[in-house]
Amino acid sequence: MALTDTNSWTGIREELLRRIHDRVWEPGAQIPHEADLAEEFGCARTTVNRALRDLAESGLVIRKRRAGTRVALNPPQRATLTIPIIREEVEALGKTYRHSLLERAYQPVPPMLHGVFHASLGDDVLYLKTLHFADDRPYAFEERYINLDTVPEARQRKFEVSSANEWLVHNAPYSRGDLSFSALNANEDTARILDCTPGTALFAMERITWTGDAPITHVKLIFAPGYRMRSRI
Amino acid sequence: MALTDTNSWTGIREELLRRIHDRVWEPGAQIPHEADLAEEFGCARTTVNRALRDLAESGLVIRKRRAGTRVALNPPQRATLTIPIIREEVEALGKTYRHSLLERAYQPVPPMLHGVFHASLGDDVLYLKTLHFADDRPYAFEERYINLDTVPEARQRKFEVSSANEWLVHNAPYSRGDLSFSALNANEDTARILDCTPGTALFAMERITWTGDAPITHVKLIFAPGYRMRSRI
DNA sequence: AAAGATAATATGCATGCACATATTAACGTG
DNA sequence: CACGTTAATATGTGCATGCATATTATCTTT
Repeated sequence: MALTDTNSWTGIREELLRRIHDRVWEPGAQIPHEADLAEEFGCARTTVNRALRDLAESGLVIRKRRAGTRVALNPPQRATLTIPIIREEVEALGKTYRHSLLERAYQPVPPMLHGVFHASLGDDVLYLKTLHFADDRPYAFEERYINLDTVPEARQRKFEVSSANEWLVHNAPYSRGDLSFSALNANEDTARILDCTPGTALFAMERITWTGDAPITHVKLIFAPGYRMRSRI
Repeated sequence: MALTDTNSWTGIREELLRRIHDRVWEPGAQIPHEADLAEEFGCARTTVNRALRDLAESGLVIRKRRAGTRVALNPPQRATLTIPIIREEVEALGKTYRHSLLERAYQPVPPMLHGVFHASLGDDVLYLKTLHFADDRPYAFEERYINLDTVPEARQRKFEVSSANEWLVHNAPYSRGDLSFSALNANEDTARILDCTPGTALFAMERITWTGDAPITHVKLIFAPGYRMRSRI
């Protein structure tokens, strides 16, 4: 009883979704195999495959060769969040962006990053402290370590006009990254920098990116009070 | 000079990625169209299409009919984060999970949610306050509103044995949701509940889910101090 | 009966082809 | 010359088919 009259792959996806939502196929249950579904919908197996692949990507069904396709028992709730370049994020709010470089230094790899920047223990890394503004009010405070082994060109850059954030995105694309989000209390320093009272709860994001096996950079972003990170599912 | 000898769609994707990373095709530049690439790689256009579609999905290239495919100017940084069921998250840490229902009441729609639960203004919603534990230590504090118009079966559930979190995932799958993350200072109440000192920075997640146009539930989760949400890119 | 080889099967992927659709460029007409 | 119409084009999608590959079931062999 497919109400979705189309036999487009999206149409078939909708119908499959409906059957999962309406528990025609219970969680954990095996669903008919591609060939059968193709026959039922009167379409090619390729088309059913496309629909099923899409559902598998979103985690709603689990597919294994030979074993078949089954409805996921605990549909993992996946959300894709887009982490914009800070300038764009600020400008999207209709505010004017600027940033100021608070510090730029060459340092030995800090202990915290020994595990990550393992290869270059003796060498220096570039350390940057940047403050991002929205309409002249502090928006986010950035602390960054750049691996000069991987991105030697960074040595030549001052990062005063275009931020490291932006420059790296355009010049050192990464293939892999770890992200983490947390909440922390503002200490004296960050409170002063972000213009808030010490102790205020702040939203923080940490990110390490690699290209292949070579670490590129470690960033810690601490946002001004009231920051919300949004996403759709 | 395709080093990737395979002509699988993943192989082609790798080669295209390489060209983008190595700036053979600069950001914003148009790349050859599918037919040409297919000829170059000696494969079917469909295969190139698959590779390009994948790159477009991750936001690295922008595709438009007739206009062609071009390298994204500002490759948006997308991260997919999986939001697990709290019980599973706790058990994955090797700790024992339990939860306790602190409050269960029928309430009129709170003003905060008027915009969301618009249809059911006069009606009541189910309000739940739950505390999640990991090894008998508070892990997260949950405040939830359930729309009884959408999920009337929730009226019969006590949510003492299985949490609302879990029950809803299995019984009211959603099609759409809004997520937001923020940091907040513990007030007297949450400090007492989560066993920390008032003022501590806490990580909070808010989520509203819909099935079609009907709102299902609104949840606010406040995690115990030290919580980190992790993700890979 | 346990262990290893082998066959069966469901999904994964590649191909060649045809047509749909969105978008841009070219054209023609008032 | 402005503006609407038409044609050209690149991507999007569907189909039929064949082979690849992972995994399970079955059948040997010791």
